[in-house]
This record gives sequence, structure tokens and C-alpha cells, in this order.
Amino acid sequence: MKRSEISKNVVRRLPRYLRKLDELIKLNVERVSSNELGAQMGLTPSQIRQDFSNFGEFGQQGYGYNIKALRSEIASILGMDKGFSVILVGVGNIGHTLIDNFNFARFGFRLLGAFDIRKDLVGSPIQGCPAPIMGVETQEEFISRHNVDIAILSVPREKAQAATDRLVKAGIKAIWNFTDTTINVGDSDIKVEDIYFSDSLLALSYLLLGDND
Amino acid sequence: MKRSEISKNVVRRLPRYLRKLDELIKLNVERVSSNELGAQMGLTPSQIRQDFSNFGEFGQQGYGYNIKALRSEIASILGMDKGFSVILVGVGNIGHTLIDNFNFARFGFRLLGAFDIRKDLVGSPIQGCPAPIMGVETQEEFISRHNVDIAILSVPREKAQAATDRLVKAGIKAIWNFTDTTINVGDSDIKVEDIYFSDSLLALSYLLLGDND
DNA sequence: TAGATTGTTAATCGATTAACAATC
DNA sequence: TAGATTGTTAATCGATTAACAATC
Repeated sequence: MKRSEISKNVVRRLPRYLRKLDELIKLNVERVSSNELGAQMGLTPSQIRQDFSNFGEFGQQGYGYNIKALRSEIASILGMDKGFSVILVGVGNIGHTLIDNFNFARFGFRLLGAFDIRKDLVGSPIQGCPAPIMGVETQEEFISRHNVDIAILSVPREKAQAATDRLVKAGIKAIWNFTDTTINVGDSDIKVEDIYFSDSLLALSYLLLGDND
Repeated sequence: MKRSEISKNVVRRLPRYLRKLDELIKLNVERVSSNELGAQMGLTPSQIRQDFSNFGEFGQQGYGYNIKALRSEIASILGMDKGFSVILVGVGNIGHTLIDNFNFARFGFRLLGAFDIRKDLVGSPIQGCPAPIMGVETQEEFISRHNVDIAILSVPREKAQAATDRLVKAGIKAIWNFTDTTINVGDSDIKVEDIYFSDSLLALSYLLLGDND
């Protein structure tokens, strides 16, 4: 099946499979059946087999799935073996937290650099990153020279669209948007993934309310 | 319709409606039809009317929806008028970022306090929070005394389950989990909402790959 | 071999879309 | 009033689940 024809629901389950399989690997489990996996993840065995079969035949009748092999297939489906390059745009509070806490390498991403407008930040080293913080004026050139795939957008809300425009112009391929605002990439086919903390908390809030409110 | 019978998809769209309506309010737009709203959000007018009609009749034939009124209805459906109380458990990098950047009050939540194991942090004031950082040993008593609704779990991964156990024991009602690990609340009916940054980035990575990989 | 479990086809279920009478 | 647009019922579409032949 063509990747673009895979439903969004399936795509969103793939990272969950990855997490669960990593967990099982840590526990030294070697194989797992769709039945067992389903029980552990709260999915039906059917759904699991359907999901995987969108991408190939990863199991073996009478045996189930070899966890390491399956993990590697899913990692590859997700692009973890492509070494996608990432830059951070806006080294504020959130940007720093990501640098300090998110293990880009573990998921196959390469953090190439970080940019900020504030001159006083330029030159500071960044944990796990080959280059120190750079000024925005060098950003466009950097993106095209290194063929950067993904920009993490973590500038203040008011600057989100201007920063986006710059990224679009520079030829970025995807934006991971932490600005808590809708950004517009025009008619480019740049992929955007938004992190809206408020959406998540409000969904939790909804659940907290019982049937009697 | 009973709240618990509303499908997950609908619940996840509610915060999106809220955001869009806030945006329209800012632009001083007064009314909107399902047609127009759908065009702006990439949804069909039918879906929008179906979604709203799960909760009541918020529109008017021939007119559409009054934006402020609709916004207020949705806010109420999401529990934003309940004043749910929140505490932060683990004042590390991520915890600090949330305190500094997330506008709890704007969404109707009350941040009551923050807790940490590290003695040197205890006593430091917290932006927009009535109490300074407290030690974990006082946490359980605090939760029951203030009847705390939601705990933001932002401790290091290794301490996630132990911290969860403490929260469950103290009678917390919901956990907003930033630990990037699966936490287990046993058979309690505590609501859990996970923020998995990696899931989000990997979904973006999947999209980045074309049909030929 | 016999038992287990896959991959896949068919059946069911639920969510989205279309249509339209009601009505502002 | 006439036009616009809702809320809702019916139709369609897609996703999940069940069933089962294939096979390790």
C-alpha cells in the first residue's frame, strides 16, 4: 500500500508500537503474538495484524513477531534510519527544554544547529549539537547548505508567522510547531506538526467532568 | 447525549473549535456559519453541525452561530468554568517551562503549587502561583486538603512510576503526564493524558517520507 | 505432525457526509 | 416575505473486528 494512502489513525499508532516494542526489548522478550501485544496495548489482535500488513509481512505463522526485527521495520517505516536533520529556531524556554531533554539521536534525528535573534545568545554552545547558537541572519544560508529537513519552531507566539515565512522561503521541508499558534505555510507542501499543550489539557479536563455536568 | 458516549474524535476537535473561535473573536467577527467555519478549519459543515448538536442547539437558522456564545458553550463543555486545580510535580526543566509559558488561568485552571524532592528548590517562589515550591513530603496532605484535581507529572523518567503511585494514593483525579514513559494507575479511574514528544516528531517524520521510500 | 498464529478476505460497526424539513 | 442556515435523519464511506485458509 502506498504510504500516503495509510490512514492517519494507523500512522499515529506506529510510534506507540515502537515504544511498546522498545519496552519489551528492555525486558529481554524475544517474540510476541498479535494477541499478546494487543492485550498489552489495549488493541485487538486483528487491528495489529491489519496495521502491520499495510507495510509488509513481518510475522511468521505459528510463531508471532520477532520483536527486534519488528521494531526495526517500524523504525524504518517511520524514517528513523534516514538521519533527518533538525534545527531549532528560537532558543527560549521551550527550545532549551527540548535540547536538554529530547534525545534526537535515539530516534535517528541529527540536531545540526540552533538560531535566535538575541545577539547575546549567539555563540553559546548547545548540548549535543555540533554548532553553537547562530544568529537568524545566517539561518537561510544554513538551511539550504545543509539541506535541513525539519525546523523546530519555538519562537514567541507573536513571531511565529514571520519565522515561518522565513523557513518556507529557505526551503525547509517540515516544521514542528511549538508556538501554540496556527502557522500558515501557504500552498507549499511543507509538513507541519503542531504541539498544542492546551488541546491536551482541555481533553483531560473534558474527561474529568462526569456525565452529570 | 451523555458526555461519556461522545467519541474521542469529537472530544479532540473541541479544543480546536475553541482556538478557532478565540481567533475569530480577536478579529472582531461576530457570527459564523458552519459553512464558513468548515472552510476555515478544513472540516465539512455537516461535521461541525453534528459535533455541536451532540451537546445542544447553539445556532440559529438563517443566521449561523454567535461566536462569543458558541465559544462560551464550548468552554463550558470542556470544563473551563470549573476552575480545576492543578499542581506541578517535579520542578525540572519541563516543569519550569510550563510554569513560565502555559497560561493556566486563561483556560480556567488554578495552579495551586509545585513540589520537588530537591531540598534546595523548596521555598523558591513560582510565577503565578500562590505558594512557593514545596517538598514532596507535604504533597499528599496538600492534595487531600485542597482537593487537587490535576497533577502535572514532570519528574525524571526513572521516577515516574513512584511519583504516580504517590499521586494515586493521595487521591488525585487526573494526571497530565510529561515523563515520556507509560505510567500505570492500576484499577483506579484516574484520567491520564500523555504528552509524547517523540510520537509527534515521528509522525512528522513519517509524512516527510514520500511514497517512494 | 499438531498447534499456534499469521495475513487477508468478509462482516460489522461507527463516523462522516449528504439531504432536507423546520425555522429564524 | 424570501433567503439562509440550522438540527437531524438517512446514506455513504472508512475503519475496526471477526473469521478462516495458509503455513510455520
